Amino acid sequence: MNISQAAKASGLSPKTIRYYERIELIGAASRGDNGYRDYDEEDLDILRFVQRARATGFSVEECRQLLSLYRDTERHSSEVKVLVQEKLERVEAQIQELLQMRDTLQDLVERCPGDEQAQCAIIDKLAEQS
Amino acid sequence: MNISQAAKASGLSPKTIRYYERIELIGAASRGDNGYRDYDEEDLDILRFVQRARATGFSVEECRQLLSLYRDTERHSSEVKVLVQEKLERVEAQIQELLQMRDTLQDLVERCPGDEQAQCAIIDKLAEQS
DNA sequence: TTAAACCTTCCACCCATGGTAAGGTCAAGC
DNA sequence: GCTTGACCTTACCATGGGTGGAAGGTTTAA
Repeated sequence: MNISQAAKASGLSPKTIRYYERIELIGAASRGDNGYRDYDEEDLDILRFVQRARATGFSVEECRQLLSLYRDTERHSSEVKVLVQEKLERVEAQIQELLQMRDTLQDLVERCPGDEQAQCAIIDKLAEQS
Repeated sequence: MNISQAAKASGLSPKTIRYYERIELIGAASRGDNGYRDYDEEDLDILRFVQRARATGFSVEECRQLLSLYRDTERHSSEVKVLVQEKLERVEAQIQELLQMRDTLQDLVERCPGDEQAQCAIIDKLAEQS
């Protein structure tokens, strides 16, 4: 199976697959006589796993850890759970930051008249010659 | 006023100020006889404006637009308002994405036993040999 | 005088790709 | 057998928003 077929089957782009190989997130694919990469079903499982993990929001480095747990049949589910809980905490922190930002922006929008005058609460607030 | 003083007074780092100058977000600072950058109060106003806009969550490119409105005494506050409303929409979309991610992660965490068993709903979900 | 603490420019790095170039290969149609 | 187009390969540049460090000049305080 060529890289573009593997790409279609996994939902990743060929570029991304080569990149993942280069940074050793995934193992080097075997090559045909022509030097083309060749993928089998086992490779596809890995590619799909990474695609789903990325789509779920895990970074490439987080995927590296998840992959190593995926491959480790001796793993404890508690290790996986800790990883995902920590990720969840980071996501929640990020949400809080964005909510804070949204409130600030909403406040600015509400206080700006939005007319033909140059006088503008948003600009004033950011300039704040205090 | 040296760059490190301007940095302290604005809340930006000297590196960041030089970077902003390089990408022409801010104008080139005047130089002393020794080649050192020299900042006055007017420069500081700009630096503080950018610092506050960045801290509020605007990207550098958005800051560029805000700065041009800041400098334009003929501006209409409606132009500023539109800019900030669009930003607000982008932030809200980002929040929705993260909330979706949080729900997925929460679901995964809840379904993982978190014990010494290798069997793990998180890994299974990501592997999903369907 | 000497050391520390500045300043300058420039180059490299982070993340997760996308774009593009230059060149090799393969499958189909003529 | 030849051409065309769609693949494949590697390699380098760009993104955003800076940070870190090297190499070298300046200033300041002891």
